[in-house]
Amino acid sequence: MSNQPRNTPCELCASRKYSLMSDLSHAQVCSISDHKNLISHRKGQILYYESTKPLGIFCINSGVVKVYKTASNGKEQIVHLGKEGDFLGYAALLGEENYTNSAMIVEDAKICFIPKEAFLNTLLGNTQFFKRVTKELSHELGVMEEKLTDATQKSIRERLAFVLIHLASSYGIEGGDSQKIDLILTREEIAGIVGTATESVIRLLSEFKKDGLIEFEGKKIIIKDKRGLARLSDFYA
Amino acid sequence: MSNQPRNTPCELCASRKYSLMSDLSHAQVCSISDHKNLISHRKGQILYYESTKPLGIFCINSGVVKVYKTASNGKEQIVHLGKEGDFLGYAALLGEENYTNSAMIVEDAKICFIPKEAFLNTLLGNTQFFKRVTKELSHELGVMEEKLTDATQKSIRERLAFVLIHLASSYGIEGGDSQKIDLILTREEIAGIVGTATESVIRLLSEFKKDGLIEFEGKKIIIKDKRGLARLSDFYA
DNA sequence: TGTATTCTATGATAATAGTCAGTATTTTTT
DNA sequence: AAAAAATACTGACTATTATCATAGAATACA
Repeated sequence: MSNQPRNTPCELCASRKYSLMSDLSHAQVCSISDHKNLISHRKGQILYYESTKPLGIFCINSGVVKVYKTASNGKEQIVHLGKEGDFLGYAALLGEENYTNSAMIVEDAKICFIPKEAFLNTLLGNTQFFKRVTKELSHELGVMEEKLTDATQKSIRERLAFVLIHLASSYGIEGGDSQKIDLILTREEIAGIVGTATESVIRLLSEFKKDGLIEFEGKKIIIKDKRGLARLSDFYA
Repeated sequence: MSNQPRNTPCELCASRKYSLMSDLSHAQVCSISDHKNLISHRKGQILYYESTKPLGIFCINSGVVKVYKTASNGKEQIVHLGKEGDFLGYAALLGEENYTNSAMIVEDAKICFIPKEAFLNTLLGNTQFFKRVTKELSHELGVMEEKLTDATQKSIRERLAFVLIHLASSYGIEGGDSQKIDLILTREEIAGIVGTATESVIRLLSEFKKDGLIEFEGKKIIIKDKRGLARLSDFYA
């Protein structure tokens, strides 16, 4: 909206090139841009709640968002960590159902809200964009099936090692032979990603540290031996 | 193909009304129908293998198909049981990647193969159909996230009870106060759905039987106490 | 029809991971 | 700066579930 000076238009947004919107024509980007609304969010704020009605989608300009389900025992299962360029909430919109998960800011974020109509109109008016979104959706389904298989067939140790490697590949900053995961997560949140109890994560992380696989730097984790973790994370590999 | 007398055209196919194709116009159904190919499959036959290239999609006319991933320990995680009217393999096609899972016939089946081009052309030529497919994909993603959450946060007993209830709702035939699951699965396959060891399923099923929740009739399972199972399957409910 | 193979079942044991309780440490709030 | 709250950690214990071994039953097959 032109009367909001802090609201960078999508066509100038640096994170667009990483996003589903990278395929859109200039006119289409502008059409979305004219309807979107940028909001800043602090850590802990909720973007949307499970079982509520989606009114649009969210596009992450900066920051990190956890997408999670709350199990019947009260624990959180984190199904996705969204970062710069990621779209959130489009599955509920396209599935024409209420949100099946919730989203909370993990690291201070700038997030654009694109109203349902603007998004759907652009989608239906641009087959290429529609295909791109559907491609992403299909890919996510495959990823989720993989996670399910890992959850039922691998040990917590293997899964934690795997999660660390993945966090490093998404949020890692190189430092010689080691890699720092540049994202602060509580032990409880890591447990939510792995799908285990907080205490198990704490114990395993200190085991990994004792074995020289990782180190701690403040609240951040440094991967010291990626190969060692990779070996731990799978039966072969 | 008109020279194959046994190949019922889609426009006359009884399972179409349950399928994603229920929205298509007559012309579009015929366009798909003209390119499809009906094949009979016996139990145990493979429809496609994980990591191979999809050449089209499968539409189940009759029978049951298990869609599964093979974990690194060799065990199967069944991610979906497909039945009459279900489309299989479209996620890989739309995700433009190789199959991320495999599909095997569980109960003798008649399955139509629709070549990639015919499917994609119809999809891109009919926004309504495209939307319908995307809706299904989005829904499946939500279902998979739910399964992941259950896998990490619920006990095997709870999950097995839940699986039995779901099998009953998909394959159940009513019989007074009880419901027969009209589908033969081995204990190993049930374990593959639940995500556990075969022995655990065997033990729990006989526990359920001892507790009057289920009974066996040949290789089929009869739900005697659905409420009891439902109570077992969740912390509340 | 006999044989091989697969499937179901059961017991014993071990490993894994969860829960509970209590304490230390860090962070946030007032 | 003190108090409160949240987070991290540790130990003890328990429950759950996997694994291994073995045997019987059912099914396929040749």
